[in-house]
Amino acid sequence: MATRDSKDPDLERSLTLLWSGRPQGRRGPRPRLTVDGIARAAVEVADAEGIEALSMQRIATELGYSTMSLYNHVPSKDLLLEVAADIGAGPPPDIGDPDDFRPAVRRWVAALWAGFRLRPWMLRVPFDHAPVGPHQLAWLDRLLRPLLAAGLSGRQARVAALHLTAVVRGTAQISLSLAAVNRTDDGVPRSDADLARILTGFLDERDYPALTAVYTAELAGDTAADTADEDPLPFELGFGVDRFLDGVESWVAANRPGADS
Amino acid sequence: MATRDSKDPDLERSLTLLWSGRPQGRRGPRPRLTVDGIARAAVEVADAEGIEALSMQRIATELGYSTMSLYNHVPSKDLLLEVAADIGAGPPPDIGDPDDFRPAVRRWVAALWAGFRLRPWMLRVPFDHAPVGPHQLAWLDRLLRPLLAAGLSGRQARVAALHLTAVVRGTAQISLSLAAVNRTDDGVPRSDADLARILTGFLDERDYPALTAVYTAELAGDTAADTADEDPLPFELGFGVDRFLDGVESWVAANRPGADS
DNA sequence: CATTAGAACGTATGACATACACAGTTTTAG
DNA sequence: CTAAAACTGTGTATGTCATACGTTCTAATG
Repeated sequence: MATRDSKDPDLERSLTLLWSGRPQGRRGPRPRLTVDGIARAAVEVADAEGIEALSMQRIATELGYSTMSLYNHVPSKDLLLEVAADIGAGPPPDIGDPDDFRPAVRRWVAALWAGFRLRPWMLRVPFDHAPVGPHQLAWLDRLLRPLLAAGLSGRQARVAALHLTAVVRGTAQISLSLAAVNRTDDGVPRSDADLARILTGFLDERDYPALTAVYTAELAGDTAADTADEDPLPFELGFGVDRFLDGVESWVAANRPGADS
Repeated sequence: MATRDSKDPDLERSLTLLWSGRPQGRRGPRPRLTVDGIARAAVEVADAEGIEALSMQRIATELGYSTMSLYNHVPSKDLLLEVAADIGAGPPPDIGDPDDFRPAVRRWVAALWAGFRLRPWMLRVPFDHAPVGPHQLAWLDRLLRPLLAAGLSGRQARVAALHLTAVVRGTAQISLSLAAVNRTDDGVPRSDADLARILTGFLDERDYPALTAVYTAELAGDTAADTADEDPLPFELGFGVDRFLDGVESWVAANRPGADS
């Protein structure tokens, strides 16, 4: 049951690694390193210097051990990243009464968004299967509660949760990377409007009619007050989420007695 | 104007690379390699052997040139990947009459889904800013047309498009990676149900009530006939998209005269 | 006590991206 | 018409990285 073997497919390994309640009474010297400690160090490094700086060597020196000792506890960097991502996710947010469907889901979305804003490196962790870590599943569980409470079936709730997760991730990937470019850029702080301005220079209106229409409108200062400051969802994310919730709401209202699809 | 210089931030470079209409009348020997040819070779390699096999050396030998010659045309692997991703996207699909809002959007979504199914490696190309390549923008343009036709404002259409793109990407990332695990796995072909079965072994019902409820229901064969075969959207993707479209529809109906947010 | 699983370590290997200097080739300036 | 300039393709070199392997030491078990 060492960590230094078995390169079988994947899922089982992730699971045992992520959920390992240390089996008692092993031989050998007492381990001074732990999976958890290693992953926690990885999170610290990623928080401080981004995911590019995250090498096995970096983690090891951070902990004061040799690079290879990590491999006694973790079978590969990929798996380690998976554990780090689960730890990085942290415990799920409190979203209030799940029966209060809409605000509960909105709070969940806002929390995930805030999480990605806090740890942008989590957007870079490649994503190899459905979430299986304890924290990730706890997040999922919290989201499923209001969705089920709203009247969705199990299957529907599951895909709705997937939908929402994907939306937050995708939106964050685009919006937050823009912010990252801002940091490295010395001159102009780039923004949506800047992008629009640059692009319109390249676009031929005949090839991209809708796009040029949208961007020129955007440049004409359609930018509208960024709604309420207390709303933690930016328009970019909130509009889509709200439309989706509208749709879910009316759908459950219409299909109250009906079965699945 | 060589490619062998200027490491300034990012966006401008991507743009000039992606849109470069070869400026005529340069000195030096006629280039035998082109950005396009290189990127096309990259696509071939990725198609055949996945993105892990995609190294600069691999591309170069594929083309019969030395590794370093690539750098005369492409400033870095990251930028090259961006170009390859744009080429891999290909021209946007024909989605029919944009005024026929719903089916048009659905066709677009189905096409993108099919694209990711065909080239799963595109899901692994890191995603550093809003799309700027000619093909990517053409896809975006095609999606914006029905959204605008449906009555959304420019800004709303833009975020709706972002929303839909994110959903397809995210859903594909999870569902298609499952399929990939299937391929490497020798014994059981894993599926949603398998995942459910495995997970329920780990989960404590008290910590994950909603999740266990969903999964046990799923195991009880809630799996329902996979709807129509002619519907190119799997339930996983279609349900969310349809709810979103419902929401958009009712929203534009309600806010016909109103301005933005 | 003797055995043995397992921990930490060092060294080694093989990819890989990319910097740099060189040699050959066209185009343009004088 | 010639010479410099700009550029292409190549070879070699460097530094980083994940990870395989063998060794040594430690502590729990028979």
